[in-house]
Amino acid sequence: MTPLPPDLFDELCPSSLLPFRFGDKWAALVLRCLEDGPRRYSELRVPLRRVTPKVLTQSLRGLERDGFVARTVRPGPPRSVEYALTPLGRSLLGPLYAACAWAAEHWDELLDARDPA
Amino acid sequence: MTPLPPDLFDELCPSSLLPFRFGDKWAALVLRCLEDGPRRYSELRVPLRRVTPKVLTQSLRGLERDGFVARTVRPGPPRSVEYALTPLGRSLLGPLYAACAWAAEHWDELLDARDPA
DNA sequence: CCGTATCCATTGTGATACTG
DNA sequence: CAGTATCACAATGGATACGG
Repeated sequence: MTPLPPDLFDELCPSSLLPFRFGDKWAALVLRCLEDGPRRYSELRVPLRRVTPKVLTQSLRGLERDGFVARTVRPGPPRSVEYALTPLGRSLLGPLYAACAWAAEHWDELLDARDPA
Repeated sequence: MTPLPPDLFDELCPSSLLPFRFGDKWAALVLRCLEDGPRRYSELRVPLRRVTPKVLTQSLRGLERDGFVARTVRPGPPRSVEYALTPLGRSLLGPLYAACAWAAEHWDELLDARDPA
């Protein structure tokens, strides 16, 4: 049983640990929507219909700022805006899938833990 | 380029996607503190010295409720309380490490994206 | 079509101080 | 030793409505 390092915080700040924790509830879902290629704003709203435009935009801006997603405006009219994964964003899909696989595998246990019905 | 499913939300709700997103900033760090064996409350406060007792307790209660961590009181005096990973909690370490590895590998890109100095 | 503006409820974070 | 009590503050998350 190895002793804990004296200051794990300096070694691993919380934000460094979790790029998954974009501070954003929808970010991961948006990434998965983009995995097969670029999508337009309105295309994203369909599968994510529970999210309001404001919140979707918030998510997209965050992902753009962090370099996971690229935004391209194609002038119109009618104009369209495409969102696509950057290489960085695509590289995150691996760990993200690992997380999803884990969740799927342990879904029952998670439910039981929260609500031992 | 496959079309998006009509309702990705029904298929993958946000909370299902991210067990990482405990809704808690310190949870992942706590799990890592426990990876080598049970720890007492005061032992956890050392490496995580930036977190106040209230917040650490909050984190631990959340992890306990979700079945990641088990709390054991050993009566005293002086009494001690040990926190340990459950099998479920331990199983989460795999994906968690994958995320950490990804973050380490792409750390420079992340910094550049946020602050293109 | 692709968002923005407002407003509000809720939750997360934290400092500080105190207790069985 | 292992927490709790209080208070305060910031940041989401979301509903609704409007704009270029």
